[in-house]
Amino acid sequence: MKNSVRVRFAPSPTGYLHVGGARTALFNWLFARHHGGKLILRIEDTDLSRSSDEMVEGILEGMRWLGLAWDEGPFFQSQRFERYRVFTAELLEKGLAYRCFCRPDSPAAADANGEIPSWSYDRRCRALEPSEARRRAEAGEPCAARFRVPEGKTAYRDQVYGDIEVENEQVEDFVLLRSDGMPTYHLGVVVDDLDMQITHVIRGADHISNTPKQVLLYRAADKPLPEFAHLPLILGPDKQRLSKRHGATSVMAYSEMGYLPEAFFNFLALLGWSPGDDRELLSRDELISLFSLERVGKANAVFGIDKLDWFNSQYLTRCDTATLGGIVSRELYAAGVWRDSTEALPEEGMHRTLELLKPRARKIGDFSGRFRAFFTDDFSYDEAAAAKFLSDSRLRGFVRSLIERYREDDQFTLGSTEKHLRGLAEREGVKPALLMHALRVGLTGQGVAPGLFDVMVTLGRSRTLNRLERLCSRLAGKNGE
RNA sequence: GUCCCCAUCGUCUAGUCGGCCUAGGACACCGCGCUUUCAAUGCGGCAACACGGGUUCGAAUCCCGUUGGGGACGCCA
Repeated sequence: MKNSVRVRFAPSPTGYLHVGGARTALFNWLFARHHGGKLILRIEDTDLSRSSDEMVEGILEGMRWLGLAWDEGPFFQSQRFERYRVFTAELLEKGLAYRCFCRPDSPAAADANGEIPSWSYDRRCRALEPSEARRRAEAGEPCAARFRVPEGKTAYRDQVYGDIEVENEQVEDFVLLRSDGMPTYHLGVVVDDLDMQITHVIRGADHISNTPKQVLLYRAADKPLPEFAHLPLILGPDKQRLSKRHGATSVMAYSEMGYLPEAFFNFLALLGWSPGDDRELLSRDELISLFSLERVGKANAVFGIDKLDWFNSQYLTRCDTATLGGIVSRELYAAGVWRDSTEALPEEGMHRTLELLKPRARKIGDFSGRFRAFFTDDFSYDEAAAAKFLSDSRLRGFVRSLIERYREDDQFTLGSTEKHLRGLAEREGVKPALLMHALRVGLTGQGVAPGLFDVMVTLGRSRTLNRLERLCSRLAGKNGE
């Protein structure tokens, strides 16, 4: 089995698994599975200060949630320093790299308010006599190792973007090993990809400009290049790079909001890739067999939450009650009322409610908001929405009579509440629909909610009464009574 | 600023190396139907080849330029 595909996902643990990282991981995973290859997980934690175990765990958690299992690793760069040192020593030996004694921050820092940081290392240490430089280094003078960028141009073929070429003059003599002995990103990536026999480097397009440096390193090491494939970036609605500013940026935040991993997975797969036909709702297996780098697009994609919501609703209406119950219970636990509500209802009633909610759950946002309104008392009454259906005074009259009725009624079931409501509306010559709309808004504070009777029964008699009374007094207050 | 990349409906995109595109699908939005319950569902509608030059019998598809957007320019990754 030679030439088998080996790809890697190599996040740096400086933050949780974010949307862009997840998409990169996802594409790598799909590619590996499609080709029956391996996905290696590598943690690029060479930046001592910015990395933490907590972040590593956060990334693993995100990957597990999405169901992206890796085959090898996680490997940590922080445990491979010796490899980087040896690699660099060889380049130093061959004169392909040189020691630099400049202070880490000498010419650059200046650019205070200038938004355009631009300077390139002036290569002043390039001319140092190797033996002299070595002597100084051995004498204890701190120094970094820089790559000696040759003349000419550097080109590589990208599986997505095609041929990319740059003049080497545009590439500075980048640092390989910092003065504290830590490897830089470029060094780590190349050494690791080589050691781990990575065949395809699939990563974000923000690395396109970095790739020539790495290509130069492969050449210096006299090793063949892996295939490179850069993925278009995912942007926020304002076409700017996705950031906290755009709301949730961590994958797990979506889990907490109630998005199903299958939905998120499906949505992400279609960001920057498409099967080529009109299919959108695709299972993992379908995605695996359909995926190919040729079909990855080049233009950056905006992360549109509306479409994600749609995918979520599609999966939500298809998922089983247990899964749905899991989501619901999270919400209810958060509201601290789960136990309360289950006790209030016979088990079958609860299940029935969940069943009924299933096809109606559209956006998870509404969905969870709905439940909050259901089981807690901090719902807010949307007067404008209710007024669309019935005038306040009219509505108040109904609410009054409902309260009276329910005070006596100990039979609070789906059938009886519906029967009663319809009867009431008819006697008063009002379309039942109007009353039901108005009550839905009044009871849940939501414009979109499950069926009214489900709401009432699920709330239970006392809660319903409670809310009806509050609604009534609001209406009264409004009429200045 | 320098270099690299990108450019089809508001958004995700299809458009296999020019003709079958009077540009297709999905989300969102609007309308209608179904349900004497919003939603969901069904049907329909609105809506794009950034601009300007070429090349060609013929260009969304090829070339050049302009504009716009993104990325990279660290002893961050």
